[in-house]
Amino acid sequence: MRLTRFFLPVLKETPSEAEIVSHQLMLRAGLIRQASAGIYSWLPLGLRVLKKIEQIVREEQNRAGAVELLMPTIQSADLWRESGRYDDYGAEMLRIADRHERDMLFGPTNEELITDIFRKSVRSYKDLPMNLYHIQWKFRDEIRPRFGVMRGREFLMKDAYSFDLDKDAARKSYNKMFVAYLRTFARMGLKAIPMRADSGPIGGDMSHEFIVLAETGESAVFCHKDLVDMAVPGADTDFDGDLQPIVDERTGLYAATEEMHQPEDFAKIPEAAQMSARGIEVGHIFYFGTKYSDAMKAVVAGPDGKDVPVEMGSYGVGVSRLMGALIEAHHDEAGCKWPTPVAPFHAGLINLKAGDDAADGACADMYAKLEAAGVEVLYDDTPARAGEKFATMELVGLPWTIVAGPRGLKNGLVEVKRRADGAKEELSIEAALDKVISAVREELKLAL
RNA sequence: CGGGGCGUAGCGCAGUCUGGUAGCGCAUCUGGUUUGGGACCAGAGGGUCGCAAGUUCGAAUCUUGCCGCCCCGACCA
Repeated sequence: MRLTRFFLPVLKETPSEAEIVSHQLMLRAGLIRQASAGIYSWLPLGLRVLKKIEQIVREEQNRAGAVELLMPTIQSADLWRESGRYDDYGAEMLRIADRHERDMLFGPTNEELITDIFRKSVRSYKDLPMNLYHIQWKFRDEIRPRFGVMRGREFLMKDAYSFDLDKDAARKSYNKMFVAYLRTFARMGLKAIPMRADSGPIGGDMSHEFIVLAETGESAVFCHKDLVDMAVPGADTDFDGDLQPIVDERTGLYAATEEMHQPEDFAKIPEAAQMSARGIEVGHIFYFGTKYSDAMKAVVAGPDGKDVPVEMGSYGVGVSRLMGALIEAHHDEAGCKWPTPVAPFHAGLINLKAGDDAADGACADMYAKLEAAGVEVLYDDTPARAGEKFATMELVGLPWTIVAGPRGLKNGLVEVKRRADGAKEELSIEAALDKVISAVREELKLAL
């Protein structure tokens, strides 16, 4: 993408409404603009990141055997009356009426709708297990939206719903999502730790929040140090096999958010392994049994021919929130530092002297070669001054940048910079292209 | 909803206490000089001072009401 043909409104100064760094940078780097409290427009650069996050989530859901569909944002109140939640949900649910005065609502979640779809079409235990998901905008009229997209009212969420015949099978479905989440967050360059969460009236140990450690996190968390750098299950993981050992390895170590924290238990682990930090909740998985299948009569015929209500679980990932979490985890004073798999572009190309024939020619050539090699490039072909270009590129935070100007090109040299650590080196054009192309490929491969 | 703060040019702010018809920096536009880490000179455009009502000869400034936004708390992907 040529910058002269793109829409990238960056801000030199920090907008006063933004308190935390991810919110500030998202506004400054031209990723989002606020529409009203807790509601944001996604600018071209932000949308690119959002789509990449979404795609990684999608790939890992598919890998784990979940099947994608898409449910609407607007739902009828009737289903919610059936489950009893129309009255229970409270002011957080945005209620609207259509022209016929029918009660509608902007979906804050989709248990009712998915249960309705399921019960209308599935009759036999032979169709189980089943896990259906979608990635759709939600609206929750939060008491207090804040921190930009970290707690928006409108947000993009992946929510999956599993259906099983009995609790053992439900646990297997739960484990699949558990492992899928480990991979999902790791692929984005995030260290997310599963922590025991309140499992509500069902009880048991089948509810976990996935927490990204960050100083600005909303909740205090306590865990065993070993959880932080535990190896991530590989792409060759057999999701139809026994995943219990992978789950046990993690749930066996202490990890809890403030609400679930048991100081006595925490004190039992070696002091050197005790870790207390702050974290951002980016995912939540939940087994809730027959809460909705009972209320909405979602039953299947078991092997004995008798109808039984299905065992259900739901599994959420905050897709838009993840963008905030990613910036919280990867930034410096100058701007964002995107991990390659979620970077809006893989590389930047700075033409230090747009209008100079040699610089224009060399840059156009490099741009074409990078794009042909599958590297997404943001080519700064504007006539701006060098300092401004560098500052913009650092703010945007692409993993690699090639800097080309007449002075270096006279000797056939360009500069290659890595955003992660600021490392830079002078290379020939060919070597620079090789370096960036192979590095980007390597970084993307790690993400699979 | 309770507590606090803010609303003046695209962004960041001053001016409000003490009423006199709106200003600074950055950004934008024009011309020129520059050009390898956020340039310089000259000029220009851009505001119903959040909205409404009131007080007053006169309101960004005082009064009342409303709206919006941010921060702390309860809630959550």
